[in-house]
Amino acid sequence: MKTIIDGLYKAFENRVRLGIMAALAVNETLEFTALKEYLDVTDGNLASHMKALEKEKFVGVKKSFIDRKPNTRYYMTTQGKKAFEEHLNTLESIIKAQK
Amino acid sequence: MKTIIDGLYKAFENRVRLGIMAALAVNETLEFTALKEYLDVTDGNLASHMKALEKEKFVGVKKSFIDRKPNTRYYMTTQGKKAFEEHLNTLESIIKAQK
DNA sequence: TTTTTAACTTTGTATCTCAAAGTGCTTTTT
DNA sequence: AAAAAGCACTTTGAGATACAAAGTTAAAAA
Repeated sequence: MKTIIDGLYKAFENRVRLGIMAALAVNETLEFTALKEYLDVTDGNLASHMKALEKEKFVGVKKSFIDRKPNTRYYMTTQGKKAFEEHLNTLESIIKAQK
Repeated sequence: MKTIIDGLYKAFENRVRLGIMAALAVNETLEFTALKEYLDVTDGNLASHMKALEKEKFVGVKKSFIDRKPNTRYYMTTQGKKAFEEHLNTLESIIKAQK
């Protein structure tokens, strides 16, 4: 049976991961530290959420050295964009149904 | 620090509970069985989610007998309406930021 | 009296979430 | 050269969560 909540992705239910995706949707790439500050989470927590999203292939990572310091940047994959869009559309339809 | 995800309620993060609230927001009251079918969940699972929402005082329950059968109806409390609205507004602002 | 329906409650497993602490690598400071 | 600091993890461990399945209760129907 198809319900109103079927278009929701388990991976985006968590508030931190929702925040990560929302941030990555409007920024080509984002640095680890920027996300960490933006969402106000510990580095360990962010790392584990990022790993979960990477595992699902919703985000990708680019590691380099900038100014001789390690730099980790994340970006959304095409798959991630598609999935997140569907998730948001589902949320939107839930919201719209309220008005 | 205040982040974009601060207006989200832990109680509404779960897809089933989000569905329950969305359904209750547009129906004065809903019966246990209706909700169960609408969301396609087991009775035990629904009962525990309802209990969680009741505990938070976001929904109330009215038990009676209709046609000599036990009937359980749920409704949103004022508190629940307010909280859910804030949750949806936060989601909406996240969605809007994407466009 | 047995079965059925409604609405739970209990049980048990698996998963999730998070902070805190520990790690490895590199650069900066002393 | 040694120590400290920064970045980005990884590990650990505790507590919370989610779910199906099975068991329970109470009333009604067969």
